[in-house]
Amino acid sequence: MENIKENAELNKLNHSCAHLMAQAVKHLYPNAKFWVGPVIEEGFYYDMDLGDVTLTDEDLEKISKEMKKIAKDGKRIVRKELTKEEALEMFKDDEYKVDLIENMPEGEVISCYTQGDFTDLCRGPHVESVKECKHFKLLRFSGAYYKGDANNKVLQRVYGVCFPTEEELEKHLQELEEQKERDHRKLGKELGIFMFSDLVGKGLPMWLPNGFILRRTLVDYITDKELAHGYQHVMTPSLGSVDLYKTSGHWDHYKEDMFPAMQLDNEAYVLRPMNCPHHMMMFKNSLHSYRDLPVRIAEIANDFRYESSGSLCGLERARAFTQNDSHIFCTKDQIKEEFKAVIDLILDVYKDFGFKDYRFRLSLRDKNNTEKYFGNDELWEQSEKELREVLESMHADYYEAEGEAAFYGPKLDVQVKSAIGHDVSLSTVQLDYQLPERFELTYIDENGEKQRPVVIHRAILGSLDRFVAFLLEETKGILPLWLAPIGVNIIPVNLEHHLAYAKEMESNLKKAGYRVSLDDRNEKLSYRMRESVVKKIPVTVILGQKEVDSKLISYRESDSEETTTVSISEFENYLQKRIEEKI
RNA sequence: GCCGACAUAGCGUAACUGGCAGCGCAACUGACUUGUAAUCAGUAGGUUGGGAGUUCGACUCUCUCUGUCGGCACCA
Repeated sequence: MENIKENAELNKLNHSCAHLMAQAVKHLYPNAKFWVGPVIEEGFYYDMDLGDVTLTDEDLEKISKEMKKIAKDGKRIVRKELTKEEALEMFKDDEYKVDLIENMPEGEVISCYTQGDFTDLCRGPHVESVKECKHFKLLRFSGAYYKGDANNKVLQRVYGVCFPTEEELEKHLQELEEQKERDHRKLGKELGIFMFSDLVGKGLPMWLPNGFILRRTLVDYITDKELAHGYQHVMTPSLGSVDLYKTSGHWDHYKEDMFPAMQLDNEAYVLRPMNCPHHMMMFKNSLHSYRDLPVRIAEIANDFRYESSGSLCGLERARAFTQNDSHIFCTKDQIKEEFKAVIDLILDVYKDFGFKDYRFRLSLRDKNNTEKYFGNDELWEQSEKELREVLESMHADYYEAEGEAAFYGPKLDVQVKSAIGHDVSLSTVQLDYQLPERFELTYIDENGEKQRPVVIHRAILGSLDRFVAFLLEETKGILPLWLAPIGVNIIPVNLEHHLAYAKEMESNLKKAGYRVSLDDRNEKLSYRMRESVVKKIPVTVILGQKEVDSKLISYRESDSEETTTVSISEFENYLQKRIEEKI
């Protein structure tokens, strides 16, 4: 999908279209006041104060019509430069623009753009004339907090997108429709992966039989991978005392996002939102020599977070989820090596799944709001520097994001885009000097002295739930053979004559460890073939008289219309090869 | 949590301004006995998300609760 913000021409066009929209809104709602109207990856939006008016679909239609009218009129867009005083005078009736102007740095050139009867404060650049903005679509509208602060007033935000030609616009809109088709919530329902129930509670996914197979396969995969990389797996309870979280600091920093404490007699427990404190106690359970480090404790762990109702999104953001979590306890000298090993593991895993579209984000603290974080400036500077150095040494492509760090340390997140455009973290690696301190963790160094270890928190698949959401969207639900809940579907051509052979094949393949189904319903071959394709089963086997006579197998792959006929051993080799190559 | 929209059978949907809740797929029954994306016929399936109100009469209007969707805010 074209990134409109990054494309200079489209950026200019969309920015001009935002002005065109503002002009149309001003015609229809003379009291309208305007905040900002930037270009974004998906097009543009404009935040507006329309007084008591809240927009409806019909209003959007009306605004659209007015925009077309203005565009047809084809007024030129003229730039004018102003002094701060002139600007303040010009926009004196609009407190939003006055706010913008007052916050502009001294000496900056202030400019405005005029098109017909409408003038807007703007840095530019713009297209020559409004007639260039004919091929647009207003996509949606919503409320948006003024200055992004939930304590402020809600402005009306309208999103749109503009292209130079009608064809390009149509193509873009069609792509948006296609993206909706691979939304994991839709695929998950169609493929019987998971469900939700109002009565069970919102944000609480339930994994259906197909989904459970998928999960189990993923758990087996990552557990084996971790074992090979020196991780030790453990299991700890999904509950912890409030004191545990007071010790870790989560009670102070994270209470709002936890399900409230369960108070009984003089005990209090919470459903755990993360597993770090449990793992800290597990490390503390025994004495550690420097020779034992790093200790890598891993767990497939259920966690619970009271996510705000508006942020829930299928498996992408749920209130109950399963982390593929680990805590690595190491010496300061081992940080870089361990950090690098984790990144290598992430890259290795992504390769197995064929993920290519992801970005590394170095998540740093917000330097203007340091009270949110534990630890002193020096330690933060040092940790951030360490992570940066690892990334540089690996020649990794990454970007930095202030204010995205954990309260206990900076982290490296792997960001992906969901089908509907949400930017979400899949994997994460976090550096932490704080929890070892708070839990008073120690190891014995080569001089027999007690030392503080460092902790690296990491999740490779992140949460299994979110991982499956992304996996479904990336594959459009066409899972590779090793992951598909049903790998092979067998269709006998004629039940009377070919069912016995089909059953024999089913039994053989099941014994060989494949997930096989047999469609022995009394339906036409073409009907059963269609079902097999619609269910996105990777391999469909067709067995008729030809196969029975020759003792061969005919199969078709989910993305192909060709049939291949091979011997039984050749077929098993073929399946084995696909499993090994994870395709 | 905030702004807005939406909620009809397992799934996808229809019912103009209030007047007998319909269709397709799936399910079930029967016929057909099939060579690569939907064989034909029939049957059953609904307190129209829950509750309250207005009305002779509510899927339709009002209130409220719950959930979903689109954004915003949040995201250790």
